[in-house]
Amino acid sequence: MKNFNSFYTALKIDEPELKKQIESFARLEQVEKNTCILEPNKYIKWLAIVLEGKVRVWQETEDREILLYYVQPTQTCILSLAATFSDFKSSIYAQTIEKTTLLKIPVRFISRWSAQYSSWHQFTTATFITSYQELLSRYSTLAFKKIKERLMDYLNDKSQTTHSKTILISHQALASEMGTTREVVSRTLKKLEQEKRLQLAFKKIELNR
Amino acid sequence: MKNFNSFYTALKIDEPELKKQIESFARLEQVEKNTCILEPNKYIKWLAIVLEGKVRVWQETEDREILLYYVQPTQTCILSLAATFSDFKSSIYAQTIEKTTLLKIPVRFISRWSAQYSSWHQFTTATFITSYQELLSRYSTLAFKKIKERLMDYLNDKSQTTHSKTILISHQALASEMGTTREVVSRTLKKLEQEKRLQLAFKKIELNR
DNA sequence: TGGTTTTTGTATCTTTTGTTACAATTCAGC
DNA sequence: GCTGAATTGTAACAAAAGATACAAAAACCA
Repeated sequence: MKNFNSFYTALKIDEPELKKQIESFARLEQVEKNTCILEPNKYIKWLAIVLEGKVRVWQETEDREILLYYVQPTQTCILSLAATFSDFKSSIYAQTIEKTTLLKIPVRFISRWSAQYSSWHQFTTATFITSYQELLSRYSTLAFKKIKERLMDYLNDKSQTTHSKTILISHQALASEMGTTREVVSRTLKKLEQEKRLQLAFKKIELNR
Repeated sequence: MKNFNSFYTALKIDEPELKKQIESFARLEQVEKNTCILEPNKYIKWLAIVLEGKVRVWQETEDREILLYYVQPTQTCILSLAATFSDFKSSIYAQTIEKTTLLKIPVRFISRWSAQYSSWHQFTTATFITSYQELLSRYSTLAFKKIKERLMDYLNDKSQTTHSKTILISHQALASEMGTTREVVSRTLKKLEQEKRLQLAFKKIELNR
């Protein structure tokens, strides 16, 4: 299967035995855009690996939310992964933000394969490491930087990953990424526009330079 | 050796071969209080596991610092661990805050053992998971709570782990844990005292209730 | 095209946090 | 006990972020 092979390549999975295991126990699933795939206190039965599409993972309180990370193709959700090793409940939300293809693996295999197949072990280890580093980076930013700088960082990041100076997003959505309110984002963006660092349009931000 | 056995027990290391490896390649080291053991851009040659004592790990900018975590007996520094799998430089500081006994293992063994010995694999995996969860918890707190609540959380935590309602710490040190300034801490503590939630004394905070 | 919904703009006010600047207190060592 | 260093207290002001309350603009769609 074409999907599987590119997945194997990306994850450097070369053990035939592991491939066989994956193909007999994992399940492919198409998920529509904006489908909730993880909620607080929901019991985790599968580890989902994103093959196509994108999943947004965040935390929220009554009146705020903040981005934790996006799960991109060939990646998996670190918190689901952690849950397969030691069961704990984390109060996070995950939702597809595009039409997404998931490879779902029953949790009972995850730690077993990790002990058995070196490429799987490397996949889980790499997931832990990069996820930790990403979260640490967010933590520092939150601790040390003001909202204006955090916004610019976010926008520059998006611009980099999408190879485009145009970012299509509403102020409310931005606020939910940054852990603040819409009004704060609008005000800050307006200041940045006055400083000629970007141009604002309806649900659209154009970066200068 | 007494130290080693309690360490093996705590980490559930039971493979004789692994014990042999540890005993031939690892090195015990006594480190005095307030010794720097990790600085930004310092090359990591050893993975240090704390057997006795305590290590503080933090991040700093020109004018601020913020706590990342403490490394307690039988634990290791997640960022050193991550560095042994994929070398990257993280800009963190680590320093003993008590006289500390370290078990130092040359980095070349870490991922090897992880693939080879299941108890070692479990140790590294557990380290990744608990470290991630701890950082996530700090991240949420930072994102959603105000300084007053964060301070109380910190003090209650300390009180719990030390089994004492008395916390010996200066306002400046507290500020460095919370990522803010001394004046903010002093003011907030004073408010908490007026609310009868604690009593202040010189380098000492007494929790009520 | 008109009406409805969503999004954005913005003024005003409040709260929180940060900064500056000094004074007062406490302790440690002599 | 005296002295210097470290710690704490605090007032006053500044800046950042949050909250409230509406208005205006743009998009959607019937």
